Amino acid sequence: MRLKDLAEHLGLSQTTVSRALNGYPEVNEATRRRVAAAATQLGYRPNASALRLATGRAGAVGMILRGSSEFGPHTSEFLGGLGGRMSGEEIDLLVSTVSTYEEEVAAYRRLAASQKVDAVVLHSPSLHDERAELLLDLKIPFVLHGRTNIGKPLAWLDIDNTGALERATSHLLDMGHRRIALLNGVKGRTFSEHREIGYLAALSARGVPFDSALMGNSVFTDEVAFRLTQSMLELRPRPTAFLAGSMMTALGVFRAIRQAGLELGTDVSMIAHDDVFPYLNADNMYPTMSTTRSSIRQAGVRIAELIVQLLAGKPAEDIHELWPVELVLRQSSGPPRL
Amino acid sequence: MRLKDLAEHLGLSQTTVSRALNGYPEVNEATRRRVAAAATQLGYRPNASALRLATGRAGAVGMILRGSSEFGPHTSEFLGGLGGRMSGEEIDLLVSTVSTYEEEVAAYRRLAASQKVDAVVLHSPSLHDERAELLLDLKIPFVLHGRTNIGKPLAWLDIDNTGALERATSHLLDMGHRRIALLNGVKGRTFSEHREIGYLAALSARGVPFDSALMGNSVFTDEVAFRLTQSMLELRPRPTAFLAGSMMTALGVFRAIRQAGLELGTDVSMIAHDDVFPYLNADNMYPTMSTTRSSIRQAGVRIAELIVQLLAGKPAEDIHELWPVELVLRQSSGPPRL
DNA sequence: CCCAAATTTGAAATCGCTTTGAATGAATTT
DNA sequence: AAATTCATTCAAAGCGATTTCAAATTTGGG
Repeated sequence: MRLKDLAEHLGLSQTTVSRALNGYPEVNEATRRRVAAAATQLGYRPNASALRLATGRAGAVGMILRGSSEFGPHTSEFLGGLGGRMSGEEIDLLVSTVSTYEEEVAAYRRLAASQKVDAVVLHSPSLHDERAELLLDLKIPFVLHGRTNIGKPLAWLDIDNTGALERATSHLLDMGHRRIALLNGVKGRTFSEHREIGYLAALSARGVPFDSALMGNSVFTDEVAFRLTQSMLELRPRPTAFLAGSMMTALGVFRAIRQAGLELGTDVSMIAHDDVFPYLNADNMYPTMSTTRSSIRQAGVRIAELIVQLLAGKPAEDIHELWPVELVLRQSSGPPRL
Repeated sequence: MRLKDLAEHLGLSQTTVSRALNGYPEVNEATRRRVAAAATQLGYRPNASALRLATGRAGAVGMILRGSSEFGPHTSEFLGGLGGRMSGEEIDLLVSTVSTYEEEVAAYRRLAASQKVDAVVLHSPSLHDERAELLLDLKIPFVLHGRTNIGKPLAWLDIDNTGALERATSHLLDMGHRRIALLNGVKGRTFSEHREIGYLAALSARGVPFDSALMGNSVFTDEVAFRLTQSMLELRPRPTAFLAGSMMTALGVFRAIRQAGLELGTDVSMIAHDDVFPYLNADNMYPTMSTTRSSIRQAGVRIAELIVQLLAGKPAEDIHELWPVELVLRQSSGPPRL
């Protein structure tokens, strides 16, 4: 069913039908209704490629994911929020996976040259992210999930990682903890660096010296966290509290604590960062988990909205959002055992 | 940079340039090289929409995900495999999220009518899946991840869930377990039913009666598994072994076992189904986890290949793959404590 | 050296839509 | 009643590729 067929069926020109369907004012209200009725009845939908070619809009936003390592639960939650909101705008989500940085660059160039997308979502940036520069060069609109400093204005949405870690660390210090371990994300990522800043700021505000043996940088997996925690628990004096970078990390830390014959919440404390996974609820853990919380899905939803604004012409330098992070105290954190 | 520009730059017609780039035989080898060189140098890439309109091929496959509930770790692993392989074929992945069945149906109709995709991947089918019938009606090619019985031939790839559960259950029975709990997926899904069949077959082969209190149907999340296991552990006589539907489930079961003061691998056994998540390795758990294993990522990769075959004209009825599932015994399963 | 065949190139049609600019007819002014 | 406006409608020109069909150029055989 093409526009032409629909037009012939109605005894109208393609022009009129097209206008009727797209809500142009210069079409008679009666014909508009007639057209709309026929369209739904016959199940007419414009051919996407033709529409895109004619309008110049791709009707899609792209997101490039780096290989298996990054396609974890965080990404899927984020994508869920982004895609859900996007579909309300009739915008598709084009997902590509790459395994190397070179491939990623090539993928962006391809997207730009073939005009497959109107915008992209850039995520997991480093402090000085070259991909952001590339996208500016390629003149392809984008919203960054996170922050980077490349000296040029760009649209971003981030959570206050520094503030979150500062509050969490301060809270533990206030309860008397002095040996606080930080299981942070991989080195170089902005969010990891920001968290480290918050952690260090809290320590130095109380005059507690930093011990590099208490800091680990790694991906957020159960497994790595388990091993890191295991070795940290062998230190003497042993850490009395852990700051876990994600709920996956928290699971690993938890296992290591149990394996060491210790009890979470009394022998050892933990505050984990919770991205709010529907299938891993801090409230339903045992003991319930103290967290710094910020829904990554909501971030996806909001970024979809920001993209719409960006495409509508809002200047990138006016699109900045820094979300506060809640500190939710539950059973897994308490004063250190003396 | 349009084809026209490139052609003018080279002093050739669009026709020749197009042919040169697309490997048609009737173009001089020297010009072909000249065109290719200019194209890479100037970074020319055909406009995706124009190309699609002209060829009638969408260059994309779609996948529709049901809301947050389904956008879990399984999906992201699968997508990683699918997308990775697909990008090698210059095929994009269009991901949509919906929250209700009605929305899903509407989404498929939209995809079909607007011709946004050349094929779709259907997943998590029920025993008699109406979506499969819809897709056949809409004449939109698809490969099913899983199986369904609608009396018509269709392309599918599935793992041998029945065989996996039969072997796992039999193994536990052979070691002397008589009270074996099954934490299965949601009722109605083909894979859940197949697993149940395998479980029941093993029981009845040994003349062990089925106890419905030992079977739970739910989504595969840590949390739900925790609660189900908790209540099952209160039964008397208590189950001595658990069959967990996924690694997420296994984490919940594990927590409940520990909380009950029991030890996994000695007091209680467990065999979990492992979809091979890179961030949750059965070998690195403590104790290491016995599993029925099949990589969901590999399934994604393979389905990408099957789609390519399907689009190349291979009949759907010739595209069937049933993958065996490995039983990997580790520390979490052993004879029951007497 | 000529003519037919093979090789190589190009002009124009096509894909299905949007949008410009013109045309039609009715309604309103003068 | 003629002149203007206004409200509707339509024919045709894009959008940027592929592809059909025809033309121009080489090549090869006699």
